[in-house]
Amino acid sequence: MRLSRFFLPTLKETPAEAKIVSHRLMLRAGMIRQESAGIYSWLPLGLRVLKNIETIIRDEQDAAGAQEILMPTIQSADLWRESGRYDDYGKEMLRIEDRHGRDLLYGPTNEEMVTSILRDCIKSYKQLPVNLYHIQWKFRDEVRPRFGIMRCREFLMKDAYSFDLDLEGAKRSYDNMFAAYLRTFARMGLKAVPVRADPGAIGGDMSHEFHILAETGESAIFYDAAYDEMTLDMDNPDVAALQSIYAAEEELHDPEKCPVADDRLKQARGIEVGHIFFFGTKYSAAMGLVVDGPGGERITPEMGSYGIGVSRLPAAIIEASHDENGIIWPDSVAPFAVGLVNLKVSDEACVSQCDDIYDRLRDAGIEALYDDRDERPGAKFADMDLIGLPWQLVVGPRGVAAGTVELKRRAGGEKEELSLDSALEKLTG
RNA sequence: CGGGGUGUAGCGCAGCCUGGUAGCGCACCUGCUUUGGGAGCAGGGGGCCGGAGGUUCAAAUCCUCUCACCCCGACCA
Repeated sequence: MRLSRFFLPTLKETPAEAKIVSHRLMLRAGMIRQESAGIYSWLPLGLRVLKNIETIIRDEQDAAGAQEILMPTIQSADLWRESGRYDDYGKEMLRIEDRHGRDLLYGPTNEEMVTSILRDCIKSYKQLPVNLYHIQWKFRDEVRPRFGIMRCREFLMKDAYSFDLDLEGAKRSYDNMFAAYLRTFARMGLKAVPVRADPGAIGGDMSHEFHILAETGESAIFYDAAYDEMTLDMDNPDVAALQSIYAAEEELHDPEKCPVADDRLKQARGIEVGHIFFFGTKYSAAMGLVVDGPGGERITPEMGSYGIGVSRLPAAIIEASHDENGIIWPDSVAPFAVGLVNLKVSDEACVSQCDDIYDRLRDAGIEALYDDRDERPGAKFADMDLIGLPWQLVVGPRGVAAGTVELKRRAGGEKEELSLDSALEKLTG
């Protein structure tokens, strides 16, 4: 993509309303625009990141055996009356009335709907277990949206729902998603700490939140230093070992009963990017989802649900990965792999070399953002650092004369003067 | 939902107290000079001052109402 034609409204100054670094950088980098309190448009650069994140999530959900569906954003109130939540949910639910006076709502979550799908479509124990997920926009009318995309009213969420015949099956489904979450966040360059969360009415130990550690995190979490010391095999993470390590959010942390010694107990702030929990037959029973068992008995499936805050992740990643100059994208979610910087567009040699590099990168399957604008070098470097592409390939008259290009790694800032071929080799791996 | 605050050009702000018909920086457009870390000079475009009432010869400025947004707290993924 040529930057001269790419819709990238970067800002030199920080908008006044943005208080935390991810919000500031997302606005300055031209990723998002606020439309209303807690409601945002995603501009091309931001949307690319969001889609890369979605792709990783989708990959790992599919690999874990979950199947993608797509449920609507607008739901019928009748469905929620079946579970009793239409009255319980309160003002966070955005209620809508259609022209016929029927009550609708903008879905804050989808337990009722997915349960009704299963109720209508499966009859036999042979059709279980099943895990269905979708990636869809949700709306929760937060009292006070804040922190940009981190706590907004309209947000993109991946939510999966598992259905099993019994508790053992549900536990397998739960651990399966637990492992998938570890892989998912690891692929985004994030270290996610699974902390025990409030299991709600069901009880037990099957509710975990996944937190990214960051100073601006909204939750205080406490965890055993053993977590930092353990190395995980992502191909086959030891879920049981991980679940046995103490980690709890503030509300569940009782200093009197904490099993971890003081000098081993770590306190940190976390951004909640995932939440998984088991809730038994709460919805299946309320909504009459039953299947016939092998002996003709009626079985009410055990359910769990598994959320990831998709639209929150770009902000969480930025909180965890930035410096004073801007964003530092992990390779796996970067909007472009490489920023190709032509320092002097009035110089024919620079232009032809850049055009050539751009073609060769494209042929090698590498997406580059090619800064072909007639701007001064300083502005180009500043924008590149701001938007945080993992690599910067800089072509200027000096290098062209010497037969070299400069390759800079955004993360560490290391720069190398290389021949074009070795630079390309380094990028194409 | 309680408390506090802010709305003036795309962004950041001044002007308001003390009414006289809108200004600065950045960005944008044109020209010239510049060109390896957000250039210089000159010229130019863009705002019914959040909205509605009111006071006044005259309102960005004073009064009333309203809407939006932000911050702190409580709540929540």
